[in-house]
Amino acid sequence: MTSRKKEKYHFILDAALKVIAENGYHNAQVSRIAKEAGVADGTIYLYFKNKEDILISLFRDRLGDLVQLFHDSIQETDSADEALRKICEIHFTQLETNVNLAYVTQIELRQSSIELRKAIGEVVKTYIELIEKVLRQGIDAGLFHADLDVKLTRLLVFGAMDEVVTSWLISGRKYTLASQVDKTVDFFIRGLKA
Amino acid sequence: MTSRKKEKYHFILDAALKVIAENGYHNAQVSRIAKEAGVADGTIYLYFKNKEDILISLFRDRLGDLVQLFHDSIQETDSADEALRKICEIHFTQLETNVNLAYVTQIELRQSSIELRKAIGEVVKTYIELIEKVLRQGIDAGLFHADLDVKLTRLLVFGAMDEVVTSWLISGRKYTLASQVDKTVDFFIRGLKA
Amino acid sequence: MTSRKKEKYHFILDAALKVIAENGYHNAQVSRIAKEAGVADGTIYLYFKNKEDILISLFRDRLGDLVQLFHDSIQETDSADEALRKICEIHFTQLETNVNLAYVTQIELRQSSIELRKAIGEVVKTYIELIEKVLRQGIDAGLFHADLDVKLTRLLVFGAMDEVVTSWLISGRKYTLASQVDKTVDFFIRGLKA
Amino acid sequence: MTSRKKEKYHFILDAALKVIAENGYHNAQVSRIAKEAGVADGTIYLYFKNKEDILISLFRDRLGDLVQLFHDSIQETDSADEALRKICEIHFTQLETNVNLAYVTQIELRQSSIELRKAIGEVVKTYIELIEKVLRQGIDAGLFHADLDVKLTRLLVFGAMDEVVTSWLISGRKYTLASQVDKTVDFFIRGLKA
DNA sequence: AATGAATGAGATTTCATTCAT
DNA sequence: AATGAATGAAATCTCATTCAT
Repeated sequence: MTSRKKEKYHFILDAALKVIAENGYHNAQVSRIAKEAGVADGTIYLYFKNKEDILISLFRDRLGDLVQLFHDSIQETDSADEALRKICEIHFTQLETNVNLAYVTQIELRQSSIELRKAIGEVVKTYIELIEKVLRQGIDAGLFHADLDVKLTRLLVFGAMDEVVTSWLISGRKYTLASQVDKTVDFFIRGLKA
Repeated sequence: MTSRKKEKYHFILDAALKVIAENGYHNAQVSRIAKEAGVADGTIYLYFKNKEDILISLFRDRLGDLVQLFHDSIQETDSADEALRKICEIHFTQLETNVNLAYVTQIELRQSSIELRKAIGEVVKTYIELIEKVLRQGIDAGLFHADLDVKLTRLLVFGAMDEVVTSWLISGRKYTLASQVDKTVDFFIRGLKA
Repeated sequence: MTSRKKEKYHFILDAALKVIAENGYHNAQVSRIAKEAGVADGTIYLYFKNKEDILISLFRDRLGDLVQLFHDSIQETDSADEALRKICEIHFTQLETNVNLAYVTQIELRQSSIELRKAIGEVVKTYIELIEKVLRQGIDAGLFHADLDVKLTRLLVFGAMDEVVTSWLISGRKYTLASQVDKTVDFFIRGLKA
Repeated sequence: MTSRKKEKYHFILDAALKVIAENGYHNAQVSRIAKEAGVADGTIYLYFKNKEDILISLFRDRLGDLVQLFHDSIQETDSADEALRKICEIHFTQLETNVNLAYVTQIELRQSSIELRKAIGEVVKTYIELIEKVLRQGIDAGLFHADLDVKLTRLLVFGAMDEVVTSWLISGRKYTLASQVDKTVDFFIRGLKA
């Protein structure tokens, strides 16, 4: 893709994010996204295979960045518990900073169907595997319980954080997510400690 | 309602559950549900206001029963940790027993919108408040950490269990949910202990 | 028909008149009429062939009475101009007295279809022929223009009165119809005079 | 609108007029109109908000032209009685020339409801006000009766003409409307003369 | 590369009528 | 005679996608 093309590609993703966040998934018509992006309806199809492809791309693009952030951040940490804290901190603060993204990923895109949810699943899987990796490190370092079921625990950790974010959104964001990091991680650490 | 009417009402809900589970939410046309229930399309509308009303009723009816189960069960327990174990056990085994219900509530009905999601929200809220109640009991009994944030922790507990069920379904139910109860509850208890 | 049957027959017609007047033709469902009449839906079909038959019967029954009134009244008059005045007076005052009937015949029933409109046409035809008869009497008595086209003029007279009633209804009945009789008849008489 | 768009807009209105005239209001499905217009069903909705909007537009478009004709024609007349004659002549000959239009406006569109009837009411009101204007001119010129009630008389005149047209249609158009103009106007003039 | 007018499949819901009780 | 639960046909409108320009 030329840089011009790249530009329009991102315009469309930005537009999709905004339109879905503002109007909800069921009112995010392709024509609306096109209008918001400042292109013709047909132009969308020069960059994306179909509507679902927009959403999948949006998800991959934005959450991919996020997962990369996780990877980068835990490189810099020494201990598993610090890594876990870092993960939770990024998870919460990034979504708090990008409310549209939070809203779209936690609420709206879950209404979508098969293909998209597979794509979501894949991105989430990467993230969950990252959590698993940290858990293993913690066990290996003797920090976490030796007979922890990592396949299960990674779900418990992810599910717990995911629910906190969703609940925060639904409640109308009356408090900060950042303020929930310490208490959340403390609960995890205690649950995991050797 | 006469008993005959009640009967048909439940036939339709049963049919809806089966059709959604088998065909997915977006292929659960009213006519399909009617056919499965053995009634005419129009008959549906003698029992339900509209399509969404079927789903809301389905949710209320089936999950309401479940929440009642939770309430009843923890009456019989003495300690908060036993209550928590009971909750997780019922949560997992009930959904394991009713796979269609699990599939529909965890995967399919989340695609629906506004009214239904409000209804889902209300049932889930009742459940989450039940968890909170157990947490408070544990704190009062000196069993759980005194400075636990119950509003946060109830989300962590619910979110963790919810994710385990969803993941089990998506994975194709290759293991039993019942086998995950102990490990899950142990994680919670350790995280909560005073 | 027994007297009991007759009674229920008229209950249903009364109910139909009321329901149409209050809810409009398109919201006058058979079930609503049945409820208003205090009978079951199915009972309607013991007295009427179908929905249209209710409306036709309603029209025949009520407007038939009216046409009879016209006939009776002009028997008592000596001159054609007096007969014409009488006709207009009855036309206006009867509909002013029975607003529901006026509303239903002038506004609502005109929305109906073929069969009903044929029936309306027949009743109206009787009335128009009555007007024609009066016109002929006037001509024969040397009171009205000798070369009047009676087939045309009866329409002019009926159409003019009909429009006055409809307009009065649509305007919200802000004035009395009775007050329009003299001016209306004067216009006719001048137009007809030899 | 480009000229191409305008063209299709009028194709659809033409089709609607034809379909309603041939099949009656209740059998004038959107799909039938679309087929007659040679466009896809969905295309209709690029030009009209909904089905009622087609009918309202049809009425406004066609009857608006007619009312304009009335306005133009009476500009050229000197006396009120000539103006009245011109109005009746146009009224009768235009509808005689456009039988479909006559049929649709006199018979079919009166079956429709609320919005459409409001729109009809507005167009008719303009016409009735035009008649009133002519009546006033006649009074001012000393041609018509000084104490004429113009608000009433305009209805008598319009109602009379309207009934003649409707009756002519229902009768199966066995005579010409044009042949009724003189006799109709003579009746009016005699009724109005000072 | 870009446009945007045109396409057309597809599903919910209403309500007059029936018929077993 | 009366009931009223059940029937099922039928039509509007939306919106993702295409393709001629």
